[in-house]
Amino acid sequence: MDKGLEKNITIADVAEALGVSKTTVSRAISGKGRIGRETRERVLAYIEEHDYKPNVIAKGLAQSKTYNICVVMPGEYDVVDLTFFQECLFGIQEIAGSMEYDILLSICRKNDISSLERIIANHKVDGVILMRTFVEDEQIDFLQTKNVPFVTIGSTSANYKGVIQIDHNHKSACKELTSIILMKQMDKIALIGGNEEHVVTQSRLRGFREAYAKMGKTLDEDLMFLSQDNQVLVEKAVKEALNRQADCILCMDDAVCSRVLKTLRQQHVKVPEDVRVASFYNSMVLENNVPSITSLSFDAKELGMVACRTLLDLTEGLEVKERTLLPYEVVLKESTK
Amino acid sequence: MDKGLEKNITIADVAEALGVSKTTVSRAISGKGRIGRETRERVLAYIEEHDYKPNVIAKGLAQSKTYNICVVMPGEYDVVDLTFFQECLFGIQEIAGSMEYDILLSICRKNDISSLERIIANHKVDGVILMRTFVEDEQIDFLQTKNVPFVTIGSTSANYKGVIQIDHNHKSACKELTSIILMKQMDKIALIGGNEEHVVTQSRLRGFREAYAKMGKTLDEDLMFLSQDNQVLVEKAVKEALNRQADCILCMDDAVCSRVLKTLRQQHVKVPEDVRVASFYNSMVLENNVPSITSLSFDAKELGMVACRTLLDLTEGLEVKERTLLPYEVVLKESTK
DNA sequence: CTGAAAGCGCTTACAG
DNA sequence: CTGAAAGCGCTTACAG
Repeated sequence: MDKGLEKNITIADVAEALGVSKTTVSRAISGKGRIGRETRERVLAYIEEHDYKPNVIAKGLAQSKTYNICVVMPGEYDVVDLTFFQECLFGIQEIAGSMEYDILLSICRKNDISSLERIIANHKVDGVILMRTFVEDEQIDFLQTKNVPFVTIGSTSANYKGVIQIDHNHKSACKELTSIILMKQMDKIALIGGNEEHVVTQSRLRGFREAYAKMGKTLDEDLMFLSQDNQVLVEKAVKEALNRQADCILCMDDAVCSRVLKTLRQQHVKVPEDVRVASFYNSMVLENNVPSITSLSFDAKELGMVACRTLLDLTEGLEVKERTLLPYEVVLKESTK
Repeated sequence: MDKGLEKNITIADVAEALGVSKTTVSRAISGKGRIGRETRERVLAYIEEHDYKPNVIAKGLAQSKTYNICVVMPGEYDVVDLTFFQECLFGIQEIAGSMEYDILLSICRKNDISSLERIIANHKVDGVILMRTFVEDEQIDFLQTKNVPFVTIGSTSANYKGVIQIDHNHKSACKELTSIILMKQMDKIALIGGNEEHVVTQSRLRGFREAYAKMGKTLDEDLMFLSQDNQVLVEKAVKEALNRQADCILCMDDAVCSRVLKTLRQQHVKVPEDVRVASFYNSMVLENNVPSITSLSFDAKELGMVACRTLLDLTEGLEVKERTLLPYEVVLKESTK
């Protein structure tokens, strides 16, 4: 029946050993409240020597805090999304750890947020980071009615007011990449796109359209293939695009892009000789492709770091910006030569 | 300065509202201790109606438990590993959630386990699941000296005694796949292999060798390329293997396999016409490859579920098996036709 | 500058 | 069957 965990030394033990009160020990550790320099140093020395670590749980209970944040990860995903989430997590963990916070993981499917609900009901966290949002988002509804501090990675639909969002500037990025391609005299651009329920898809689409407007060109709606979210649909779209003589295929994300490339390979269509290809996202999956793929470049870890820092500020009651947009790079490679 | 979280209803509130003691309320909820049926039902009804949820943190403090488990995820990984970790996580979360436990995530690099150390020092979890182990493993050393209950996903080196391990039967699986290939009259098998510091690599190697022994064939050490853990090394190994007329390339994991396939593509070597290919692991990355790749098939989610269940038993002081081996399948596809 | 005491929201012997 | 009280390990007014 032994739990295995050693009986731990508590604040009472060090107080007794030093002949001071628990209050004093607590003050020495937290640095709050007046305390004599000498006393504080004695306490600190003892703590150091005996390797005392405060019980964060108890501390949290006394302060009505948990020193945990929840990050919710989508339960449905494409392989290529995974590296993005992972990178974000690295960033979040780096900041959280440095502030003595830990990460509670919640996996939520679009129609099942029970894991998140339980965590909130159980008072296990001080705030939440949403790694993906939908145009209609149950998670946001829930968190807002429960009044839980949260931030989203990626932008949220305009339906939601007052949501703190940390995102890359997808619209500008897509606009810039599209513009560059248009400038290269590829006029027949086929756009093959991801899940329209993801807010980011909308931003990308907007950037794409704005590029056309800016360049004074009109886009061919027959070359727009949205919501092609599986291999079969992508294959059909690619064939259709080729039939219509598209000279460039723009992929709205890397899941789409890897499917497009696969289809082209099967069809023995050469990139960039027969058709150019570019992606509105960047990922490790495409990193090693032959030929290398023109794409945007975003720093997902940075996104995680900023999101975490913002959430922590928020839980402390600090003022935070509603929308933070991080920069991007356009990376031109062989696939659009 | 508003924390945002509503003031929550506590056990004291419901006790007062019902004119009973906190003890009684507590008993009604936990089901422990004697309590009148009618009283219990009154309490339960009130709780239900007012949507009272016990504060798990406080409960944990009183019981010296946290209702959290830590899962440590490797900080260095190949893209193809990610789906494995993700699947495991799904399994872990499913079981943990059903037992009202949550997952605290720790990301550890081989030489930096500070995140895990902090979580343990802070008493934040009741036990730990290690998602990857090394032949020399700091994490295990640490957890053992701290006397923290833990289980590993994957086997651990024989250097460590008494470690609870949940694994697929890699050795048998590799032995079986290798045997099948040998039976198909491919005698010149090139083995291109992953990180030798991972315990699983050793198991795979053993299975490979045993297959040769069983079939009464001698293996060609010149066709064994171990620790080829980047694109450059894999390329060299593939070329060397082709030079030596290998008729099948066996990849020790999918990271290697995707690199091998890439190299073969670049060299315009056809699979399976010019050389056969098979992998000692299965992943979503290879799922869509053309041609389809012969590989082993393991259920990572199941692994996570069993690991979590075992850890929970362990923290409760129940007897658990030191080593649990889950079954596998051999999936023959076009690449070894 | 320091300490006794109450409190965070639960559980659990102990007594009745 | 039920309750008063002590305890889990901290923090924090309040008083001195």
